[in-house]
Amino acid sequence: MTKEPTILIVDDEAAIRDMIGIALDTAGFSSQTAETALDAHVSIVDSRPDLVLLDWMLPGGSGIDLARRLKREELTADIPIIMLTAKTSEDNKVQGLDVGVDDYVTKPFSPRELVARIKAVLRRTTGNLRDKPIRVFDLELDPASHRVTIEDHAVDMGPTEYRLLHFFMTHPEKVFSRDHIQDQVWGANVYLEERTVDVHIGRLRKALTSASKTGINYAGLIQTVRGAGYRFSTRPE
Amino acid sequence: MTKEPTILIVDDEAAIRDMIGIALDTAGFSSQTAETALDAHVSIVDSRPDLVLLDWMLPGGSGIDLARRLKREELTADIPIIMLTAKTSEDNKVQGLDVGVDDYVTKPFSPRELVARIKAVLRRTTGNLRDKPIRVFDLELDPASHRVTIEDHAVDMGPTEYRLLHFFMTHPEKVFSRDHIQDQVWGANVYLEERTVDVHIGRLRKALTSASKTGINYAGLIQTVRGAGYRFSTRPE
DNA sequence: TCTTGATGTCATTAAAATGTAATATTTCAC
DNA sequence: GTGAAATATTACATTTTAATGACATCAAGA
Repeated sequence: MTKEPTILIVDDEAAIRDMIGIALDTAGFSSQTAETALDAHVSIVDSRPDLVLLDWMLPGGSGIDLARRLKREELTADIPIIMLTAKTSEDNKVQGLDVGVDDYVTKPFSPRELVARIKAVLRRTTGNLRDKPIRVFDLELDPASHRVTIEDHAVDMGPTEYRLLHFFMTHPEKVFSRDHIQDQVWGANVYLEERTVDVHIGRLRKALTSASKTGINYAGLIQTVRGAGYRFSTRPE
Repeated sequence: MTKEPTILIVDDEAAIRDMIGIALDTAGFSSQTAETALDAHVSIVDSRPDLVLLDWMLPGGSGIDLARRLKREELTADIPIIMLTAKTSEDNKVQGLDVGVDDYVTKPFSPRELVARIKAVLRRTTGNLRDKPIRVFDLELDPASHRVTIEDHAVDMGPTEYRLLHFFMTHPEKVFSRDHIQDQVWGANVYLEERTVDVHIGRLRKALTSASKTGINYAGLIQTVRGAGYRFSTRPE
């Protein structure tokens, strides 16, 4: 998880918003809230959440209208929507799916069910198109199999080093400050000692070094830029 | 056939559902019904019918949407769909085929014709792809006989472990999160403890281990990817 | 009804990963 | 060269994660 997905909660009842917000936080999501359809729309256009939880019954323009609108506009059409509804009547369900809503959760629901549904929808929408392997010389990182190889031999490293390497390989030839690396690899709202990044860089370099049988120095791809941060580069320093 | 195929009938008119249901029963099929696109989707994800009979004209016109959605998602993409339609215009047929629907039946139809088409589609789809044995070294899983063998000796395992292994063998060299595995093996909208997957992985590994007489470690094919999930791979870790 | 096997959950154990602080080393300005 | 600043490395306590065994429950079959 390079970055936790952001979920926008749209509901006019504060109690519901809070409850869901807490559940999402616990599950490792980042959440925003909106009280009205208008606020929600602004917020969606503005910050493009990864998923919208939308209450069916909103004051001043129902949730269904917002859903229809979001799905109609190209800019927002690909943002998945899960509808929250107290109604169970068939009418609503049919209408909702018709609009292109991705799933339905009927109140009352358990936080656990909600989280499971959100994950399922996110997997369906974003997870499907998995990234292609990235290769630099004989160093290959394959996101699909979650594997790093050097000259076709597996490289052993921890999850954090994997994310770190993934970030570097997808952003080559650019310097990043330790702060920036923290944001990208650990996620925002995580506070760490600055030096912690150094330690993980060290671990990653070590893993790369000890995996190479030919003596090619793959650790050298991760370059220290004194006073600035680190850089992944195929060009020697 | 080990078990009569289950057909899901999706139509908003009770009369049609009943009529088709009776016809299918007579022909030796087992049938379920759904009235709306949403119900149908839930039912499909949940119980994975062998074929779906889908009315074109569902309220809200969502029949075609449902078909498109089912064919788009991996979990349901291989379930054959036969469209029921009162319209005969070429437009619809072209649209439907485009979506990936397997056949068309135009209302009014005779039960006999319907059954014939269903059988034809089932022959086409189940016979070929799904039933081919999958083999990795001396580990073989044969969907037709629902049997797993190692070096030609039967491997004893529970139904869940069988499905798990089947899923892994049909999706090699890819990591799957526990959540994802739950979706695929247990079905969506089933909510289990995350660790339950671990337990079944353990059982499957044990079954594979104790079945091997040669000392080849077949359990090693199921690899733990720390922080990510599990992976079925022929390459050593 | 009784038995058996399968299933899901939990507690325990084992192993790996993580973050931090302390220490060592390198780099660069002077 | 020397010293200050920056980075690298090491060691370690803590936390996280996975494996395993035990157990209660449930469903199917005898």
